[in-house]
Amino acid sequence: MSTPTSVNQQRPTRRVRRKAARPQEIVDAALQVFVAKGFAAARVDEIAQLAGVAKATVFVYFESKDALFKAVVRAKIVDQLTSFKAQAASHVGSTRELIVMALNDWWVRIGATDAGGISKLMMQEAKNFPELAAFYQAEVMVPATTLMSDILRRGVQRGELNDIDIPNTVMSIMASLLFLSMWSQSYGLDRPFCGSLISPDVFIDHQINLLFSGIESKGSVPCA
Amino acid sequence: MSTPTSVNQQRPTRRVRRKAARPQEIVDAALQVFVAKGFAAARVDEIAQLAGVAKATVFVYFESKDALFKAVVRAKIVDQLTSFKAQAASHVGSTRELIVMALNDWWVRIGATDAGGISKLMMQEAKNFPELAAFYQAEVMVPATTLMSDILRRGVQRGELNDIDIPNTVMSIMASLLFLSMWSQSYGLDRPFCGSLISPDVFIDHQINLLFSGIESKGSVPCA
Amino acid sequence: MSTPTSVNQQRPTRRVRRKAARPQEIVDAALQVFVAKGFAAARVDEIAQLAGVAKATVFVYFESKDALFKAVVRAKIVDQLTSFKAQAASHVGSTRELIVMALNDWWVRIGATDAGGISKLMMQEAKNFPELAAFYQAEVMVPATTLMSDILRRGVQRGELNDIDIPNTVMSIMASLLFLSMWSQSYGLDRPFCGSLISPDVFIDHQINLLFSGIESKGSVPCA
Amino acid sequence: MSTPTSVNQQRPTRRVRRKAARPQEIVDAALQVFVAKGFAAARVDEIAQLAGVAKATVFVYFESKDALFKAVVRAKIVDQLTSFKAQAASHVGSTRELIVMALNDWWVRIGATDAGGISKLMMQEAKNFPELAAFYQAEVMVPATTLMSDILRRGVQRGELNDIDIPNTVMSIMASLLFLSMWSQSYGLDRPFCGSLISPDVFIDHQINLLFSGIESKGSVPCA
DNA sequence: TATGAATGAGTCTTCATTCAT
DNA sequence: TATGAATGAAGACTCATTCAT
Repeated sequence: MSTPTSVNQQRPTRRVRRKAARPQEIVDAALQVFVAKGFAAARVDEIAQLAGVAKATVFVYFESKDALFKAVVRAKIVDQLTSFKAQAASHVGSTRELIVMALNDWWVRIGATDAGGISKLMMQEAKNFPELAAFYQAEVMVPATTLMSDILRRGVQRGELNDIDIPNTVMSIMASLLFLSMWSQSYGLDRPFCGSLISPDVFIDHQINLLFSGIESKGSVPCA
Repeated sequence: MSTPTSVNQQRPTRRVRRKAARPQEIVDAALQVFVAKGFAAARVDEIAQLAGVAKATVFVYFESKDALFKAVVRAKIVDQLTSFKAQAASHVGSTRELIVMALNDWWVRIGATDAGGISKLMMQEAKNFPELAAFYQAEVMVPATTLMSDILRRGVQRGELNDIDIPNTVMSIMASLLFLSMWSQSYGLDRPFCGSLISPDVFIDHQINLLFSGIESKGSVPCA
Repeated sequence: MSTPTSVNQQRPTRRVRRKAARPQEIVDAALQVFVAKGFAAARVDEIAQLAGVAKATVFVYFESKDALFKAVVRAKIVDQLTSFKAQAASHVGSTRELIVMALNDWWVRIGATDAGGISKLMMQEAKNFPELAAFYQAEVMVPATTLMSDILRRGVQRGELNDIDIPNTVMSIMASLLFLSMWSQSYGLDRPFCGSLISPDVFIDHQINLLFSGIESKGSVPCA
Repeated sequence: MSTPTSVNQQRPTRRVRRKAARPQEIVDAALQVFVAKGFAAARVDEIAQLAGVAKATVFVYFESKDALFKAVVRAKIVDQLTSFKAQAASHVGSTRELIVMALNDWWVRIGATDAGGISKLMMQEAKNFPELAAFYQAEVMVPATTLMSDILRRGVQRGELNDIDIPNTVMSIMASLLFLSMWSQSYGLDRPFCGSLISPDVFIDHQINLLFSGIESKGSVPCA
């Protein structure tokens, strides 16, 4: 509780209060603008404004627009990897449960957020930033696909899954999730698709069912 | 000195002969550059060079870079529609055969070509060209999804497929194909994925199998 | 004589009329501004204005401010070399007459003009443009000093001059002339020096007298 | 916990001890950077680093970069004046001996040091800092030329020298020395000139010989 | 006093677009 | 129609200078 006499104990000014947070704020703002506009069309001015700093301040923390872009990718990638690792660490229960959890987690933590825009960003700019694309492949795609293929392999070993083509199955899973994320970033999910609205939860659920069961009628099998 | 009457007798020069083809050539060049660099980073100069004309000539045919972009998308969408129609025309045989044919056709005619870059372009620029995005949705996505859902619906009616959630299944199919196309446009297919190379044909085949069969072991497990 | 009806035979517009002259005009303007302000403080905008073009036009002809600077030095150097060569070609008469002529010529054609500013420019920027400084040394200073030492050597061989230390004598001559040029560019010659005004002609004359009282062979020649 | 009374007992920290020297250190650093880069291209940051302080600290002592430049010139001019006075103080012996001593002294104390860069700096920036140029003329050039013309005049009065044109002779002497200093600052003296290396000592010696062969009274020689 | 942080005012440079032929 | 030339408008980046501590 502040006493009336503590007036001189004034709050640090805005400038100083946020000093330590600046780079993070700029990266956050940059992510938004890059995702919305693409790298080339994004203006540093807009990023700065969104971050609440002057344009020149951006260059205090990042050597160039390129460097800022790389920093955005790297920063958001680290978050992603952390999430992934946390998921991988504590998996109990059936492979299906694990996959259900992983995909939904991914969607909530990444796919549905600005961080999901990174995939789109990287695809857009892969050719303009080949070195960064390599970095992204090495640091994100390889760990992510490895994690997923480990999960599948374990499922096969446990007899929970057929002896499947793991790389293509991983590609399948990645494709549906990343596409969902990119689609929602670009077109939004409030647009009818095939006459109805796409719900991410339902789509992911459906995708998992498809994965696990197939859609083909199994005539002789009395199960259905 | 050439006589006044002889002028029109001469064969049209190469330039004149090609005159009618110019806009098309420019659009083709533009597609390549837009796909490679993205809209904002693409330079009209580069497009002109690729089309073999002067930069100013581009503006003879297209009012602005924006207009050129729209023309490219519209022109290439027409190409896509043409392809679609060819595919949709006469489908006989089982639903599975039909889908196999449709997806492989799509890959060969669109996904593997620059035209496939349109999807990527549209995703990139959807927010910057909303009216174009709407046009793309109406002219490409709606017909395509309708076609696919019709095929699926017919399969259900014929008893070839379970009573599935059609929109989400269509989304699934689209996702895998479009993602494959975008991935190959961005990163190429000569990069290992999960330790092996992705082959479009194999992936599509696998995707169809997945769709039709599922991966879950059905052997010993008592159905439920 | 233009007929009253020739109105449509309008003069080409300013833009077109001067097209071919543009690079030269820009180089001339740049020389003035560079000499007046130094390289770093010179603004491209000012150069453009002085040349009567838009700032962007400068970059049509020169890749960068650096390149423009180099072009200025090179262009003006060519002029200098041409002058030098013309002088060297046709020398008749005594060595003293030759030197009198050469120095006065140099002053009139170069030292007193903007081109004389090149020496100052190069000295200023030698460390910032080492490659250009090397070029300047090789293309200007070496030919110039070689020419002067050849003249002196010939004088020695002919018995007109004592057996002098040629390099230091050349340095002496260069120093006085270049310094005169730089001094007049920087401070002007309308400022009293030692209580009187420096007149270039008188100074050069004085310098030559000094030189020849010192180096002229006094052997057989009867004093006067 | 330090006792209140002990605080002032401690030896001043390094920072405090050097506090009084700061402005001087900054001026020294600034001289180097200004000489090396020119005024406009010199960055305050670099000066600060060289002086071992933060950039902002420079502005604690000098209102602006302009002010710093003026301070540098003024401070170094004082140094120059001090040197001049030391030289001028007690001259005995022949005029020639006096001049030999003066020129060599000037070279060692000024011409060969950073202080010699002041001349170059002033020539560069004379037009941008006219009031400073006037100050320089008044405080350095006038005393220096006066000193030299006094020496020469005394020599004439004593019959050691002919009745020469003093201002032009002074200009001659100044030109060769200042040029030598500027040349060495810009291009260095390790570069061949006319096929051999310039040695300042030899050049100055040569210059003096030249001067005296020309101006020295030749009493016994019947020629004059 | 000394400084890390921040920024306003530029400067070079790019590029879509216009213009005159 | 086609284009070489020119440019206005903008954007990335720099840097002297200020500010709060």
